[in-house]
Amino acid sequence: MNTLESAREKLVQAGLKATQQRMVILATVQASKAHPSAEHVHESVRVNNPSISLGTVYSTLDTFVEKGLIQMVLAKNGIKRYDGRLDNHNHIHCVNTNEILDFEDLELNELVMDFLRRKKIENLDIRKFSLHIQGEKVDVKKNIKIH
Amino acid sequence: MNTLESAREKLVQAGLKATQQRMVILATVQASKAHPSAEHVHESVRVNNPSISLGTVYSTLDTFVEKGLIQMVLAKNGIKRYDGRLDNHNHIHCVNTNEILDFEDLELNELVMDFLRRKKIENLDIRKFSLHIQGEKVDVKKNIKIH
DNA sequence: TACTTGTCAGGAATTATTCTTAACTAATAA
DNA sequence: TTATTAGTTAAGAATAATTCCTGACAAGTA
Repeated sequence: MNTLESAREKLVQAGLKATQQRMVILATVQASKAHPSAEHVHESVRVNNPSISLGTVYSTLDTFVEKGLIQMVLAKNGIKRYDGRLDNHNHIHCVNTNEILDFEDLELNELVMDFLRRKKIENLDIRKFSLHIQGEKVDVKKNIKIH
Repeated sequence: MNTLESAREKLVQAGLKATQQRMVILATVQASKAHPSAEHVHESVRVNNPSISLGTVYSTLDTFVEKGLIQMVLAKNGIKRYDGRLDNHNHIHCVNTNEILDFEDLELNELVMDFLRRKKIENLDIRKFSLHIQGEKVDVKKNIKIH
């Protein structure tokens, strides 16, 4: 199925007008596994849509996060990066390569949710949680693999 | 015991010259529970040491993080904040007030460490991990309490 | 049609952070 | 002591990510 069409549906569902810019930006973020920054998204969309401005990319990403269409992740240098995945998942931050990897694990989620249920936190409405694992790639050329 | 003197000791132990600026900045971060930003640290130290420049605060905090004397935490707006606590602990980020709270829990640490031991992650040297809990204060005027 | 609202490109403005430079300090060597 | 060196700092300029502003345009409505 066409990713642009799927983006259109999601936009409409979220109550947003499905403009060309929005469809392209949403499809780009959702297709990427690299947790791109706004700048990076701009570079990507520019290839086929050279008129989309950086400002539009910024404000559109903002809107998407607000509407819950994508998530924002912070790199350790403070730069905002975006994640098309919406499920509760965790991230591995690689100190030497600045990579951010998704790390999904149902068991871990259960573990933490169970913990948080027991540990009553008063006066706080928990929205989400995620485990941030910070580490260093042993071999920079190889990928990180989770078993 | 004098916090400045304790700061001096830590600086020397870390192999850094114990200058007035460094002592004051280290003592300030370690005394604060608010996870101050560089700007905020600058405001604090200025009160008694008006000549310390913002640039010095930035580079000194950098040095401290590098030497492991303090930790850096990112607020959800991407601003760098600093934490005098060195033990493995977690953070609660309050979306509506921008507060960052420490959240230490040995049981949780054990839980996660145990999990990570079982889950082999290949080609990654884990440096640290922390659980980020994002939520909204129910009553903004009251504190968050953990039981 | 006229009116309203929302969206966008382009560029200016802002802000956290880093960089540069020259002055200063402390430690060491002559 | 004086000279030398390396390290530290204040001040302000420069940078880079992000936000703001404005006028043009588009779509939807009466």
